[in-house]
Amino acid sequence: MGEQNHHSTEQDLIQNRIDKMARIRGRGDEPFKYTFGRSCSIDGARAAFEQAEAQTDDPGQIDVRATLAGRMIAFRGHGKSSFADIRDASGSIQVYFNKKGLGQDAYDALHDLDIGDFIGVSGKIKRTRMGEITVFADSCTVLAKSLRALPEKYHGLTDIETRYRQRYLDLVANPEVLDTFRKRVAMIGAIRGWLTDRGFLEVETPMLQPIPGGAAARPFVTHHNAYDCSLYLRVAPELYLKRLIVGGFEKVFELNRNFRNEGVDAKHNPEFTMLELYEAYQDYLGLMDETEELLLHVIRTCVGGTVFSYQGDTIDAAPPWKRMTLFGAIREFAGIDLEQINDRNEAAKLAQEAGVEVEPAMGYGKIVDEVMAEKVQPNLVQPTFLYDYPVELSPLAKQKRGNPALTERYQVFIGRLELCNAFSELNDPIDQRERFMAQMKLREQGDEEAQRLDEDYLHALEVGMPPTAGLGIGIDRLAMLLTDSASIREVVLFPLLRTV
RNA sequence: GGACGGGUAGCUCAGGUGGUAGAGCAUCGGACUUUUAAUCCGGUGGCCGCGGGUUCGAGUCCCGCCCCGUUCACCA
Repeated sequence: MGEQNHHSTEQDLIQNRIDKMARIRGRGDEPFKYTFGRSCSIDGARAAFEQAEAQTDDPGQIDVRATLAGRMIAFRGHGKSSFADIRDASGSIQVYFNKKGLGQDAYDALHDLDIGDFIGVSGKIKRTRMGEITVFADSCTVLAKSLRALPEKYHGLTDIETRYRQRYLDLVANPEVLDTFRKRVAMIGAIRGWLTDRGFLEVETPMLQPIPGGAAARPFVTHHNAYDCSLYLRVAPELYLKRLIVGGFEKVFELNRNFRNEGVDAKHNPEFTMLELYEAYQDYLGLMDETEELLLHVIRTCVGGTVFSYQGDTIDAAPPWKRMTLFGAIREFAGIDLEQINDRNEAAKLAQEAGVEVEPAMGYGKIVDEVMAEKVQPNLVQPTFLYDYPVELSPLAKQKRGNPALTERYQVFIGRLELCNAFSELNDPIDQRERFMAQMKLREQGDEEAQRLDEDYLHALEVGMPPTAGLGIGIDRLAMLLTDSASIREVVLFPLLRTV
């Protein structure tokens, strides 16, 4: 009730709600309660009512009461009676208020509620004439006042920038966003469960590293004051995890954040989540089987089967998945054979004939990689393993048995997304030192992403690492795939945006 | 970094050729005891992304800048 307020700028909308808070306090009530005893969740109440309904033919006999809490997301006033919808994490339910149930004073106090407020209600659950399961409230209390208007009920919040910058609004206004992130949580849980069941131990290795290694990427640099030294945010945990294999761990994994100081687009966020696992006495062929098993387990858990759609494509992940050599795939999709070519210029010529642009700075390995990305990857909708990559592209992978130009490495693609990278780990310290030297040379030639020589890592290999296979899975991309999201920003709660 | 698209009320969006900024929802007041995008009547609400310029007059035209998106470049 109270004074007239004819304004409605944003500040006025807020002031209006502050005034309502004051009126609530004026009645001796507290607009920000400390606790509230719910009898159950909203979905729980709904289920209890439906169960009671199923056990009787006479609706009048049903006597289910509930005390529920949630955010009021809609309010429809009708004078002497009113309807509200409240929502908690489990779901939403309609609440009916009238003077008879609440009493005059409590009914009048509804005027000081706003959409967005958290409220607690209790009452008997019944169906309305329209069949809607409804709490007929005999009490209602404000639990936390909301001072700002929620986005519009019908269109929701669609402005992408606001959705990412103020994710809390996105989550409130767009329930399907909450679902997406719940799926991500379930996916990660499925991965951890599968690995733990098979004896993999989850470990944590440094995020702050003196030498950023394990991937070809530019790092973020920071400074440690007490030691007065530069440190880098890790681009990968790989070299530390393999040190653990040297030390005697046989099955380890780490599922955590990596940081790469690179551009942002629909498939890249500067911080992203990666699973890396290492298994001693295993090679890439055995790990391929395990990768398929793990991903199948995750897909079945998250989509309830093997068939799902991604960005308009129907994907059937029923095993066995297609396996092609990288060069075989290039033959099939680009129509050129780069396998027997070891001359950089000849490879460049063939690539250009296939319609792939080649820069003068690109070496043989880079050309192969480019042909793969341009001509092969766009065809890899169904789950596909590509294996046996050129040694130039894979400085941490073991040479292929019988062909030193290749490494025992594979990648997994689904829905045109590159999801996994794995190989038989290079454990020959002499070979590894030569690979590092080749990388150093690239670095001197201006390749900022070439890997750096890590003397302690070589020392570890010299101590001796058992035969080992390692796998990396891009968790964000897997989440994109399983939630049918076109952009990585849809599966990262707070994606990086420019600070304004 | 380049190209293209976008930025107008709290939210969702309209605003030919330059001429007093609009709608729906939300909000405020009124009516209404079974609505569910409730309905009906009446009202409030604007740095039109920011800064220059052209013009009698700019949301609209020109220049610069900021932010977002798509794409290319770059990139596991």
